[in-house]
Amino acid sequence: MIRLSKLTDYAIVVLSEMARQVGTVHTVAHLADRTGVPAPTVAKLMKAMTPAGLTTSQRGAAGGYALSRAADAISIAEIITALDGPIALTACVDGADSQCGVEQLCPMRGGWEKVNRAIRGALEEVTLADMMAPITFPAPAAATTSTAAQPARPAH
Amino acid sequence: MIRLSKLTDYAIVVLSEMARQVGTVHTVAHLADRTGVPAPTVAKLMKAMTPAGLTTSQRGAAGGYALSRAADAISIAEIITALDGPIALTACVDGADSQCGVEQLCPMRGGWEKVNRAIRGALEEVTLADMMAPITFPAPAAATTSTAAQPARPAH
DNA sequence: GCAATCAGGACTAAATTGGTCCTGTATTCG
DNA sequence: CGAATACAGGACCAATTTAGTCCTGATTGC
Repeated sequence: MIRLSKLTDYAIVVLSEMARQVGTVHTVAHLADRTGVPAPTVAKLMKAMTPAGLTTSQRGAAGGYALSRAADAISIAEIITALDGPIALTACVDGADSQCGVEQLCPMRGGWEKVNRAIRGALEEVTLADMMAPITFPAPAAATTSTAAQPARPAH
Repeated sequence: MIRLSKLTDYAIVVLSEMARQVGTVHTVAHLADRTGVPAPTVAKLMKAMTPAGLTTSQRGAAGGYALSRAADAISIAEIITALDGPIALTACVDGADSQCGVEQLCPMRGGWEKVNRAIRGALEEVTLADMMAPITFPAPAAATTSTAAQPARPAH
């Protein structure tokens, strides 16, 4: 199935939340509360996104995470790559997986290469800003990419 | 992770094998032998692809499966749709999944729509013929999209 | 020095996918 | 007409992957 992993989906939700308040340091607990994503999961996401350059971190009592760039300067492709690795439909991709010993000879390579490039191109054109809510709703936003990704929140 | 399922990968391999001999009826056992994909798995794939119009079937002693169209008239998008459902990175897609009750209001919808359209477009432009081996090798072809998809064959 | 928060990594539960098996139905051939 | 062949449908389980959690260590600010 061609699907984003739930974690990647969560990451976009979390980053969108961070983008609402640029220049602010957000703690894991705060982001978890605002997005409904479990705190250990948010922590896991931030540990992956920070080394990838999407966010910056500050340890210590006043610590937390901040976006490293404005939302319109962060592409969805970067987010997906940070969490899922190189964007491709198959394992055959430059530098992504050298398991396939015959990749240079693989007859299907040409077709997949075209597909992978198009998918990467599309994802690079969409930024985090494009994914953010243009419609104002009372926080926390209920809407997300999919109900499957939206963790159950306690009823109010 | 953005990956084709192994079953979809197998399907492309099996269809490519069928495309080498157009106008011929192939049995599940034959296709399994030629591709190295286990027979029950090939059967499962054919049960999904036949209703989708990719192949036709004939029961009975002289039965089997045949491609319903030439390889260059079958897009990868159709194959993926037949096995994995509508092509989209998220569950929010027209008619694909009505679990999300707020999909009409989902603020991220616009961005994903663009991405999903681009991915579908790219996959529709690549046909089964593009994926077939242009390089002649002794059958059965060793090359496939990924070593992960290639089931282990008994050593010769 | 302590509390707060990130960093790293290991581990387990849950979910999904891969793969198999069984019975039923249709078709062909002897 | 019956047996053999092969597809059709669906249920089920094993294997794999992903989601989610937990623990310890390091850093920072008050």
